[in-house]
Amino acid sequence: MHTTGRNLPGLLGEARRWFEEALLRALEKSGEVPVSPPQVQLFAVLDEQGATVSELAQRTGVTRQTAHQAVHGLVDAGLLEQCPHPSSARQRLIRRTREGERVHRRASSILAELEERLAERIGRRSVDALRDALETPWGDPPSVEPPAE
Amino acid sequence: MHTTGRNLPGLLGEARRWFEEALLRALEKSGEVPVSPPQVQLFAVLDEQGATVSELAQRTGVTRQTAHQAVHGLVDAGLLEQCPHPSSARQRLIRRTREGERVHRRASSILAELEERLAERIGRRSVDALRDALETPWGDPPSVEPPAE
DNA sequence: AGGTATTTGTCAGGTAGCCTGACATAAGTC
DNA sequence: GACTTATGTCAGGCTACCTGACAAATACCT
Repeated sequence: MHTTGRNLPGLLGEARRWFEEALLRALEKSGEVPVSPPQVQLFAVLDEQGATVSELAQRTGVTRQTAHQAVHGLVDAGLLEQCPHPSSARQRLIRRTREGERVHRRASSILAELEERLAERIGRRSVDALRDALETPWGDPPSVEPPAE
Repeated sequence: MHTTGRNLPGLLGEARRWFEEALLRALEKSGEVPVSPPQVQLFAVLDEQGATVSELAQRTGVTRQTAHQAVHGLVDAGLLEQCPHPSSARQRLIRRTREGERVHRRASSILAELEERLAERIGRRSVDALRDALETPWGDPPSVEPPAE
């Protein structure tokens, strides 16, 4: 079943789905509160010191409104909390709750485990090469001119 | 702006978006009939000899119904056609029209161009290593047990 | 042959994620 | 103090995807 056909975006998408599905499934199986894919992504880009909704929107590449609703869901789930921002009253700082910390650690360890599984199949070297290639700052997509027929 | 934070699925998604956005943008700029992301993906997994809707659904990892509507859109756009299947009357063979062939060649050349741009930045070796790592048959996501706390 | 189960394509309806538009509130700027 | 900007939030709409249902063609099984 040669799913896509050797084109890079297809392969990238397939690999991403492999990780994401396994992660969601493992979290669900370990009895955690259910989270959606966009919530996971938002959760992943939040660091220790917290961030505002606008920052999170930028990091995940969606609008503030979209980020807002993902945050809202995670707050309802008890994984995030909004506290007043120390330096400005019009911002609210989004941080993980204690429960959120726990789930975050668990998710990280699942991801590490998955990477280990991958290394068993294609070799540690290949996994490192994969990381290396992917860690280039992608930036905005370039503008290419296709050959005029 | 460290968009995600070094986790593999995030990096994979970012890379994929880079390709896809550039492709869509280039197609649009060269005046082709507008196509949506899912349509592009479906278009990409269709080979020369054609396929049925069910096959396409399997390859893209969506349901028949979803694949059906993507096909429908591409038929309306004049890029695909449905012909009676030679071996069975309950199947319909989906193939590219002549116009579809043209667009497909153009898309392929844009993708090649993008890969070239990438090679200029991270080196041909890295791009090859990326392909290599991604071409592993991913299969179904594994079931992992996170360490109990 | 004939009846039943399966496969395939299709339609209808619903849900989720993302978007744009609009607006209130809080800061900075003159 | 008036004006502009930034941030958070609500409302409405679009698109991709899903499940459920069904007709038609085929395969299977006595």
